[in-house]
Amino acid sequence: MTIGVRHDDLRRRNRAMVIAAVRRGTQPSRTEIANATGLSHSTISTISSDLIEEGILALAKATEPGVLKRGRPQVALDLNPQAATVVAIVLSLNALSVTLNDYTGAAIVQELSRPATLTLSQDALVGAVTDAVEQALDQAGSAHGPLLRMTLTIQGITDSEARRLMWSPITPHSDIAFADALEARFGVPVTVQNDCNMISVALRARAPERYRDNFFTILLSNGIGMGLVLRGNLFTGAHSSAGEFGHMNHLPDGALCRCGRRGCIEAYAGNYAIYRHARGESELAQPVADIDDATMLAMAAAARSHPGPEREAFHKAGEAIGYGLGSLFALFDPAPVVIVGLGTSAFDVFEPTMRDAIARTAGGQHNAAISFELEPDEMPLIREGAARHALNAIDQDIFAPGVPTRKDVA
Amino acid sequence: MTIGVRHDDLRRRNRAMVIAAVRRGTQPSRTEIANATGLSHSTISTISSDLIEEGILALAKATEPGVLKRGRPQVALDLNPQAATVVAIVLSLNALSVTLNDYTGAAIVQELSRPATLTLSQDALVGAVTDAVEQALDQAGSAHGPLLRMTLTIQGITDSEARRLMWSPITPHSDIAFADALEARFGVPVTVQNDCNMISVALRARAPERYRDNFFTILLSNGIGMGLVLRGNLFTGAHSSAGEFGHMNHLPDGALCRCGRRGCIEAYAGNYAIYRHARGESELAQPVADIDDATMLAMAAAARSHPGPEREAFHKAGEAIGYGLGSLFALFDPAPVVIVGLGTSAFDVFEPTMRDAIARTAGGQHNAAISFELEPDEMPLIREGAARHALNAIDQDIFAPGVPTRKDVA
DNA sequence: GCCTTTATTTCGGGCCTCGAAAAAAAGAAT
DNA sequence: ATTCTTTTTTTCGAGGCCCGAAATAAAGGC
Repeated sequence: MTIGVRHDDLRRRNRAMVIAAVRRGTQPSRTEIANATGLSHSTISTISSDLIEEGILALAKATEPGVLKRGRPQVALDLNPQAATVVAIVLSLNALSVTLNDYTGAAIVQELSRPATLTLSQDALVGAVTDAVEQALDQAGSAHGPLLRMTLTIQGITDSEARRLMWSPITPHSDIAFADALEARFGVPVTVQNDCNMISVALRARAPERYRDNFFTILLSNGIGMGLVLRGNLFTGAHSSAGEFGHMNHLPDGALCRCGRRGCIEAYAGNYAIYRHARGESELAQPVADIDDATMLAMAAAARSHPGPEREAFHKAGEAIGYGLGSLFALFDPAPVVIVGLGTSAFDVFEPTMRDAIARTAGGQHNAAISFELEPDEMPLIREGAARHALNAIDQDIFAPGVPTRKDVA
Repeated sequence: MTIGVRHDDLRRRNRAMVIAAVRRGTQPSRTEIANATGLSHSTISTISSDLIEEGILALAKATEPGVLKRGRPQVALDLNPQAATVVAIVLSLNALSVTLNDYTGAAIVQELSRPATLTLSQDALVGAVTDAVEQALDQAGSAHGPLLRMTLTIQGITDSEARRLMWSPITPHSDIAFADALEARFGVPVTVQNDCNMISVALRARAPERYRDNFFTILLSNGIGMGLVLRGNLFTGAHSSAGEFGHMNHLPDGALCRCGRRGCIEAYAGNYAIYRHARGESELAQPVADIDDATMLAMAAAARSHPGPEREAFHKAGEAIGYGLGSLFALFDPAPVVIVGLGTSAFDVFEPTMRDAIARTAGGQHNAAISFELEPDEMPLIREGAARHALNAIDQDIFAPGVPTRKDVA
């Protein structure tokens, strides 16, 4: 049911817009905010002075060397770093990263550790995470804003409320209540998010003009992750099992996938699939848990230098990804594609077959128009995205305290 | 750029909500509207008396036999049929339907004709449409509200502004400026919409509680159409080439599709594909333009009664649809699927293989939870959807007069 | 007929945004 | 050095909108 717009929603929304305008990171003046939002200068003035008084915004440090024009100079506004602190936790295979970020998103403290995620017991895994957060908080001391939120990011599938990890390749355990454990320990709201979705969040934050309405993020690692942004909305799906690009079907009854089914895109384009193929193993051979980076790079180099099973393996991968993207482009308009992860290092090897596959699908007519952006290192993006996700939630809490989200009118 | 919420936007949106609440068709009282929208009784009271005064709403005819409770009885509100008239045009293979609907959506006049769409010249085709509308308007006389909008619905691809038909199987011509022609002749806004999308609009209008957030509409005819509703939004795509479920790839280098590519779902599940397969023709045989209903029904009957090429053909079709849906369920959450068109008559024949295919994909885990709704006759749905689409646009125009253009300064 | 119940309208209060005017803060001109 | 000009920001009064409370309206129950 569509809910009515109350009189006080108005202020809330406009506060939201002001915060969002400042979070864009351009240190806008009140005048610029007024122009950007279409609201009057007087409105912006009152809202921003409220926000400054509440310690959410602050006058920007006068770093401007600036070409001074005539007239009263604009006063640049910025987020107050002290307004809040968030924790971004990234749990990946045998690696754990905990970052404290201030309200502007800048990192205060970063803690890295290497728990043996595949062998730890469930409790030990949860313990490793909470301990690492504890340690990071200790290390940060108290010279920062109040801790208000955490986002834990992981490869795999979460429950619909973003509170539990349902399945992940990094641990044999399932249904792990990370959010509950962290909330109990630290007393702030926590959500569990898919890593690739957070990459999408980070990309949009970095380049909102390019990644605004529609774009696809593909994370190439042992599995294939996807972040799907359509009409400006991140599609995580109501059950958070969505965005499983890697498990779209490429060939019925095809190669054996890590998920136990056959013919998934991942069973051709995941690291284990490329490895399996390059070594001449059967398509039905059991996937291995992880291939180290050096091996992948060596295979890519081999594929690049001479024909052989390595090259064929990457071509197969490109074909699977290409057909998958083609199907996506049939459903949605062609949109920018960002390829993230070590797999980008072999992009030159598989791009031709990928483009060839796209050309054989409905995406073909737009093949030239489809841009592929490469981001070799996913970790910074995941960290940024997780922090940004937590910050967005805080922004929401600040300007819309205790109000259910609205639904759009069709 | 996110735009600020102005003070008068508030009233506009709340007017919109009142109109929408009444359009749901339940003849709500002011009290019910207040409860549904969460707005106060006083607000609803002023808004609805405004709308009544403007001739948009009216007191419902006292058709209520009603269980009278104690207290002042509620006054049921309804749309004023005289508030507007819209034209819903459905152009399909060798058939043209023009319907005048009043503001409540009720049909006033319906004109059916049978132009030879495949052989008519482009001008003659446009002429046939405008003439048919003219005729319908003549027939309706003047005892109806002002004509405010038209929607032309067609199978095929439109341009991004919904003004031109770019490609359709019903005519050899391309890039036909239907909207321009109709607007020039009748002086009201016209859009050109895909038939399957309009079916989705109609389904939501009919059963908003079931078809609200996510559902997929599949139209089985000579081609395969899809309407994609995600998070309550109809995904037509910015270039309106979206929602092409039928051209997702099923088998690389597979059967020849009408679109010239190979392996599309349509090349296995479209009528021509089933026909081709049932007759033992090659997968690469040229698709035929149309199969008449009797032939399709006969093939379905044959498939039902005994094993043979017909049964195999439908099984192939079910497999292609199943894998396609499976890929969709990998990307999005499982959602209700509505199958529309004559193809539903063979649903019992292809359902087992379809479900089996879904089970082999990421959709498998939800197989039991996925409901398939059947709607054999698509024409009423397309007509309803087209009318509804036009009415929604009018509602927009009414509550948002003189669209608040954003003031973007360069 | 009067009481009770429920629906709708009226009225005053409190916010919110807006436009206009005032104040502030600079460079430019004299 | 002082007085324009220009531009930004704040202040202030007006008007619009929603809300809650009270008043009014329209039934059925007694």
